[in-house]
Amino acid sequence: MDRKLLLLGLLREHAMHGYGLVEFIDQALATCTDMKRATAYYLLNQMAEDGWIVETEMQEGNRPARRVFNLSDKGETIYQEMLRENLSSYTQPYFPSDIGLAFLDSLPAPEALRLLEQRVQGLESMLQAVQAAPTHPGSLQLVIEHQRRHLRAELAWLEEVMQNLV
Amino acid sequence: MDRKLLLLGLLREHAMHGYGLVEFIDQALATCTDMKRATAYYLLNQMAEDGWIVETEMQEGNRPARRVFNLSDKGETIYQEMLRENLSSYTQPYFPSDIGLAFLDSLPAPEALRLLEQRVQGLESMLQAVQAAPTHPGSLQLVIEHQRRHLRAELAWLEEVMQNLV
DNA sequence: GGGCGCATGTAATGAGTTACATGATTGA
DNA sequence: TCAATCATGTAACTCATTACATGCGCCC
Repeated sequence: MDRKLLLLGLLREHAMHGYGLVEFIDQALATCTDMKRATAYYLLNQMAEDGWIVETEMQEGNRPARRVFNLSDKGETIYQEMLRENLSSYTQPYFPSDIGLAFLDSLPAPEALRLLEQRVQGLESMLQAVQAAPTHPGSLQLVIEHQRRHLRAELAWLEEVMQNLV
Repeated sequence: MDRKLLLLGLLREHAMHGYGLVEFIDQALATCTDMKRATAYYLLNQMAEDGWIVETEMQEGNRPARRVFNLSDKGETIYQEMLRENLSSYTQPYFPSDIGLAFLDSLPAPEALRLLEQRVQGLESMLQAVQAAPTHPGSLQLVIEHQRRHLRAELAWLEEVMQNLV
């Protein structure tokens, strides 16, 4: 349900339509998260049906009308609840990349090193993408900053793992 | 598909039955990952059908037979491929807990601090659980060690975020 | 004899993605 | 005129989970 919190939080700042939301997430938060168009429309429709958000059709010319969404009072209440719930606890992330590490010793050390070297390169380019990301106002920037920290910690950890292989 | 890699990797070390696999994951890797019984059985059945693993019925008395699995040659090949694929790249984890941070400034600072204090406590108890986890032979231990590092980094980051709120 | 642990399985559901489909506008 | 962008929607599918169901063996 954290994706609903994300949508509510963004809509709370500006009323937006589905396409615009996805576009914003894609370019502003691309390094941290993603949300597919179909998912956003689905969640928005659901929240509209549940009365968390209200929709205003904005017709411009003859093109498909924009469905611009605003938080309702109910939506605001739920936003407040979800935000507090999210902030007060920590959801353990899942690291699929750890599974390979678990079986690292089933490979000869030189090959393991070579593969991890590739992983390091991937991490470095992710880090560069994050560094290059535009800054955002207020606490939205925390998400980017956290990602940057995380990637740096992962690099440091990998270097250590590789040291122990030599 | 990383869960299949996990199952293959464990089966490669010892032949095991579904129940035993889940039990092992539950107690040895509980702090890092989980796999529900239904999921394990589903994946095992699928891999058996695809010929990655072969099953031997081990009847003991009159109780439901253990279906003990071994890697086939095909399974071994696929394991090698999946392992290399996993090790050579980094899959960006998703941090649901960042979504709250993104909207931190929509709360008054004292309340935000109080909520984050709770999050810190949750993190600390996760960290304690990891510290207390039994050690494993070989590179399996890397998964635990990584989790420990990660949790410590998260704590440090949170402290910093909280400093900036004061 | 009653409850717990061992051992499996299936049906329903949820969450999200892919892929497909539509149609207007804008700019090269 | 042709491609790209804007804007929406839906059907099919995958992956994983929850909840339910079965039945033996063991120990108190």
